[in-house]
Amino acid sequence: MYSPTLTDVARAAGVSYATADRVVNRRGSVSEKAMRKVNAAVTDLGYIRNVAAANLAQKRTYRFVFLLPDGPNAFFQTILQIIKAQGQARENTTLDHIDVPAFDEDALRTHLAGLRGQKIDGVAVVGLDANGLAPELNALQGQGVPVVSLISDLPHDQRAAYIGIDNIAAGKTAARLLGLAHGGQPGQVQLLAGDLTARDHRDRLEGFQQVIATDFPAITLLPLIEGRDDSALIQKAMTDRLATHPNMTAIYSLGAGNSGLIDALQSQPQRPLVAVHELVAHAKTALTDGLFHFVIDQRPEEEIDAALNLMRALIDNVPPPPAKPILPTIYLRDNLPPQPEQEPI
Amino acid sequence: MYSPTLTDVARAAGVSYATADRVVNRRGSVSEKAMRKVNAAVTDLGYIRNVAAANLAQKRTYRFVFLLPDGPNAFFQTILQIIKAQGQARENTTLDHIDVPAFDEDALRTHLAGLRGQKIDGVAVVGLDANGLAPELNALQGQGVPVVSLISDLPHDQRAAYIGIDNIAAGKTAARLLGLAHGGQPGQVQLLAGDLTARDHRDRLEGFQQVIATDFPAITLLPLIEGRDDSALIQKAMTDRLATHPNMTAIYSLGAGNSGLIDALQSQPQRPLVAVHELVAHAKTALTDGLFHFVIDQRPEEEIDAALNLMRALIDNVPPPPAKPILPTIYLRDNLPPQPEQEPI
DNA sequence: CAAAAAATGATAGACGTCTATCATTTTTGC
DNA sequence: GCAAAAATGATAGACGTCTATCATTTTTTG
Repeated sequence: MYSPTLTDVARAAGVSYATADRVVNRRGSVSEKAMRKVNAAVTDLGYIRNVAAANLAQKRTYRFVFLLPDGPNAFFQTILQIIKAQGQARENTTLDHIDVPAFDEDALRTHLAGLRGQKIDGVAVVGLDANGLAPELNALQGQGVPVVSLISDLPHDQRAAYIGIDNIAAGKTAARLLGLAHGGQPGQVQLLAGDLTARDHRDRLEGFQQVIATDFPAITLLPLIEGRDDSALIQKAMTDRLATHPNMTAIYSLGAGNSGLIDALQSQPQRPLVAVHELVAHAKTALTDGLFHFVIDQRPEEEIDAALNLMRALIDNVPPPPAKPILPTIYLRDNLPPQPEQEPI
Repeated sequence: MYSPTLTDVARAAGVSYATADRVVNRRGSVSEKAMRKVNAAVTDLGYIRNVAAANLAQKRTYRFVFLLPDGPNAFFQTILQIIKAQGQARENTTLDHIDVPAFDEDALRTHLAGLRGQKIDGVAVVGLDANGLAPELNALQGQGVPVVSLISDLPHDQRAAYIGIDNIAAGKTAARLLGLAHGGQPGQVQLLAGDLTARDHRDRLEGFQQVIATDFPAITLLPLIEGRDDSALIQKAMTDRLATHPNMTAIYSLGAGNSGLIDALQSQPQRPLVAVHELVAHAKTALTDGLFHFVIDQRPEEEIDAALNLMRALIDNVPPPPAKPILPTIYLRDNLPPQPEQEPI
């Protein structure tokens, strides 16, 4: 029950408080011998730094920057809301965000360059599967600023961690849900992607195809539509496709822009099974109305939370919290979260 | 960015630090007028007590007690693990747990009585839908110990809050999953409950029946089996039922003891769709093996976490954290959490 | 071996809150 | 208006850590 303090550690190690402090806070000017003695005492007594006291003394503040794709994408609007809320809720923490043109490597690079030299404690960026960002990413991390990728990954060696769902698993999940819902009968599934240069979209597609091929051989896939996450485009393409393929049994939309899909479906007498991603407002409504059947969500609240905790651990140089994976979550019309309440007083 | 301290508040209110402290910590001996001035200053400046500093000064420790049903129930074993882990992880917090015979009102009452007068900061109890516990529950809460119900509710007026999923929603979710998986064809679903005196089981049953009746009229329900959450009993009953009803298309097990169900299914050539509750080890295996199709989980980690946060807020007399609802979560074989890693070093 | 460099010790003040004590002022009751 | 009671003020010490400074000791170097 009793927690040893750094004073206890110093006593046990036979050194002064100052030396113990120099060791645990890596301030240098310590002999190897002293270092060993202190570290031994630390593990011996099971010393754990009292973060509350430390923060109190330091009046430490953190500044984290999020680089998010701009545009009318409802999902990223949600992400932004969550970031703002977290910025309010967290002590000693300011969260900034920068809008970056979506799917645009050059723009992203420019914005990353702009962060160099600024007083920042961490960067979270919605990644692109591109290699041209490496210099900027390395520069940031070289100056001690951790970079994590959020929602869509960067190349593995260019970021400290990826915070997001396993999109292959998400695609598989969608496939199994739709597959099972065919009840053993054959079917034709329409896939609707945003942009296959985005890693997350590719992964979802891959997972989906795998499961269908393996476990639901009676189901065939109609030619993929790339809707660029653009509602208008999607509406048009899907309306056409629905007209030409009256036997379509299901739709899996693995990107954004689903309000276009809703519009296309609404005028339809015969409605296929529909699975989409992200529980944004219009998806929730469509689920309630029976227009969508499954929504696969990545729990953005948890992602932001995990990203912040991780960046803090990285900049504080403490062991990061156990990475509990963020799993794709399935919503039906029956297990929807109730309306978020007003600000509690 | 700057957070006002209590000293700032005192200055703004035109009183001494001591008086401001008396007001915010409700120590009494303060005139109405001073109280008003201080409270005004608090809202004016947006003062929020620095919890880190407060805890540091107090060396406050918390002791919370969990009353859990005993027995070999894998789900409650999981709960227990989580409680132990949280007890390790949380600073200044000891978590105790007491095994109570399952579904036994008298035993529960006795154990609650044993807690009276003990130095406890909160009690979390897996509830029973019984009224005989009221005196003990009220006695505890009368002496300032908050009581929350966990997983299965107590009567509303006998506890401060309920932490658990909406079991009606869980039942509906199961119904829709199985219903959709019939692909529009008729079917016969077998329901398997533990004990219908348990509130959570009744709720799930009700939700399930509702959705089937409303949205899947082609599906009929076979007579309910009450398995008392006992694997052996369940294996026997289900083996019989499977033999007598070869046309069974699906099974919904809304209680525990599913290893018995697994045994019954294993010897079966033709396998119905299966939905069960709680992602315990054997359920996970059965899912991977294709024996189960859907597992509905209540995220026990989040529940324990929420229960602890809430009890702390209650005993500290601070506004409780916004109650983000705990939703039934659906697992397929494709979105299973990876093995929990070993203790990070 | 002396001078320079490196390592160590001692310690004070700060962070914001809580607890406690004691002196002083204001209000109440008769 | 006087005593008792209530309210208020002032302040010191503690919680565990960080930061900083300065004196002292030990080690290295030429």
